[in-house]
Amino acid sequence: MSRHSSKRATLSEVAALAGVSRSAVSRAFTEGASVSLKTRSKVERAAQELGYRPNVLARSLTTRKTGLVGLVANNFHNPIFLEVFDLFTRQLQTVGLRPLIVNLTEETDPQRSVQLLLEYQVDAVVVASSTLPVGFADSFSEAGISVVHAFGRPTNRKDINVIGIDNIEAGRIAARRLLASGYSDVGFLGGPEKATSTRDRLEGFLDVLSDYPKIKTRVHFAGDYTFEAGFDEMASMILRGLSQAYFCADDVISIGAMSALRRANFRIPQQIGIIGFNDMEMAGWDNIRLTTIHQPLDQIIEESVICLTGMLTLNTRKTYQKLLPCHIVERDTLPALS
Amino acid sequence: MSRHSSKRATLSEVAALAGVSRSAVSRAFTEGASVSLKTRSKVERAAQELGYRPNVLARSLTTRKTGLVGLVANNFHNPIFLEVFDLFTRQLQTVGLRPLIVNLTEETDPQRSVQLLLEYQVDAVVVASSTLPVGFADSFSEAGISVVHAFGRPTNRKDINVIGIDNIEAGRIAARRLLASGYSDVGFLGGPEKATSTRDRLEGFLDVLSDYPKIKTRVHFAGDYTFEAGFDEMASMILRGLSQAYFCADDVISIGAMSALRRANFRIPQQIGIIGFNDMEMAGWDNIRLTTIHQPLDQIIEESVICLTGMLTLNTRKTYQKLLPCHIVERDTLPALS
DNA sequence: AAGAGTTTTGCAACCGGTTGCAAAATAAAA
DNA sequence: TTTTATTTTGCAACCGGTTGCAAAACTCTT
Repeated sequence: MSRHSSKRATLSEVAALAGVSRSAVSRAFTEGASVSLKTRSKVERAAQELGYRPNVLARSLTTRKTGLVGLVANNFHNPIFLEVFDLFTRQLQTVGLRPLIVNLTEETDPQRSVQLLLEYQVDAVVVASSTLPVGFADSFSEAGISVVHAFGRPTNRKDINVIGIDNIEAGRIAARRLLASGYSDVGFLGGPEKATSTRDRLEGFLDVLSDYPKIKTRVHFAGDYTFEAGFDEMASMILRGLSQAYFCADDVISIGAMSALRRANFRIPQQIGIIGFNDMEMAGWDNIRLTTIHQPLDQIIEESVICLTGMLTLNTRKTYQKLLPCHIVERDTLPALS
Repeated sequence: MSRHSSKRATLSEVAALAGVSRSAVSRAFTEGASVSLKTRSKVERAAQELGYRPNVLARSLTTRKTGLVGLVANNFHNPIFLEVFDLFTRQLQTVGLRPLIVNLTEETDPQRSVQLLLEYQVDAVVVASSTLPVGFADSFSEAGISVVHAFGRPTNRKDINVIGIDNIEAGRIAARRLLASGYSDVGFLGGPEKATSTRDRLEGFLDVLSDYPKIKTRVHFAGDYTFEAGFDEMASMILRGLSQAYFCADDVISIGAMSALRRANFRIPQQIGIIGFNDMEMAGWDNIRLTTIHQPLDQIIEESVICLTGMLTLNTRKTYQKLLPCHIVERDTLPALS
């Protein structure tokens, strides 16, 4: 029952009220410290009385652990990221870490964000984005801060952790699936041409197709991972002639593309087949039912947080790279396999 | 050009290198403090050399400003919230505040979250949710921390700020719009029956309709603000008999409901009209084109942040309530007005 | 009851900054 | 040049905690 309203109680006040030293109070609030039952209860009573809560930031000064983790993201428009945030914030909460969100937009200078996170003494940084902003890894590893690159791609660097999927393999999976449906003319519709995720998915896609020279293959890029970009690009593709089926490197792009197709009176999957990527929640909605490649979000994030806590508790420099498997979830935008 | 790698430089080290006192360094990094050009540049050179960045948390100890703002939300499934996060994080960034996200799920104890935010000495709290968790307002105002309730409803309390919309008026707007289309049998499809947002929208809706006793009115509630809930509820409504048009108290619910209708071969808007609420990005997608009530997200959030900074700089206790106007955006799920 | 071993306690220094105040340095006025 | 007003500087105390260390208070033996 706290009584003192406007000002928060401090360690010293509790110590005074409890009639013990400041160290005693500190110890009473520290897991596994040496305190007798008697003093502990005296302290607890006093703390209760004053509504005392230790100041984590002051504590961090000596312990050098803030419990803050930078969570850097640059895509606040793809619905998949809401799921990502949900999972990350929850997972972090359960292990006692607090996310400090950084929204990397075009305007914000990545280096400025780095400074910011350093100023706040984050214990670690997780970057949730397929591409790592330039200089991030260097700045953080120079400062001795672990970075986990969720949704990243493997790298030679020994100073960052990567937890993601094998986008190249995902491209192969998509290609094989289209082959299985017997298409002889297939297309790839990526996101921005320079995005590594798009590039990798394309690479795998073409890798498989290159073994089938008779199959015609077209490659297109939407300017962005958005509905409009998918819609627009497909609209212009319609005018220039279509393949029989497309692998769209993102669900939102898929939906945009399908929308353009339906508007031009193409039937899916009877006339044009579509396979997407991500398996965001919406892909399963009854009015969409997109056949797509499932990216194991929850596993990626769970592993990321495990990796993070590992780094922090073991305080090791040894990093970790892990790619998790993807799989197709069959719905209604490709013909069913026999 | 920082050189010392693993350990971060401190104020004292900079002072030593620059050959000045620690206070001088501190002042050099404090806006508007009294430092001569000469020392300032000496300090800057040294800081540069060591890659020094002040420790914001240590600073907060004396300044009593952490620059941290609790951002509490409980809805990580409605796509509208991705927009909310995007806007909030950006707006806060521009005024130099950092959001500390709290994901309030069913499992998490609200009081625990409060403690957490207090321990981190947040300067203020913004709750982005239509309903304020019980005890929040009390706990924070007791601790002397401003809370801004974005998307909240007006209240008599004098200790919290509310920036939102008038949900009752929004309900009226929806009702009037349906009347304007000449329907004689209309329905309301809300979210959870106990959600104040749903309740208020319903109240306004019925308020208008009560003046038209000849118009049949039905009221239904989806269990949740989700696609499935909307779909399921509409599916069961289809079996029990339909009105001519519905006001769905959320876009996602609308989309679920429309999906159920289309699946049962109803044509929208020819046979059944739908008006939604929120005007989330997706509502404008070509394959949806939902007529809906626009909630001015960006204004709400902008105002919230302004309110916040006001509270912090003026350090006033005077709170503020503001309701912003909504308007209909006409698309394709209601017949066009002449 | 004294001695040895163990646990608990408080002191004091420290974490990385800020700030009131008086002294030192500089600029302006006489 | 001296006097006075103004700016800049460093000292030392403080913000709210933690922690190594030695002394104090307990146990347990013998």
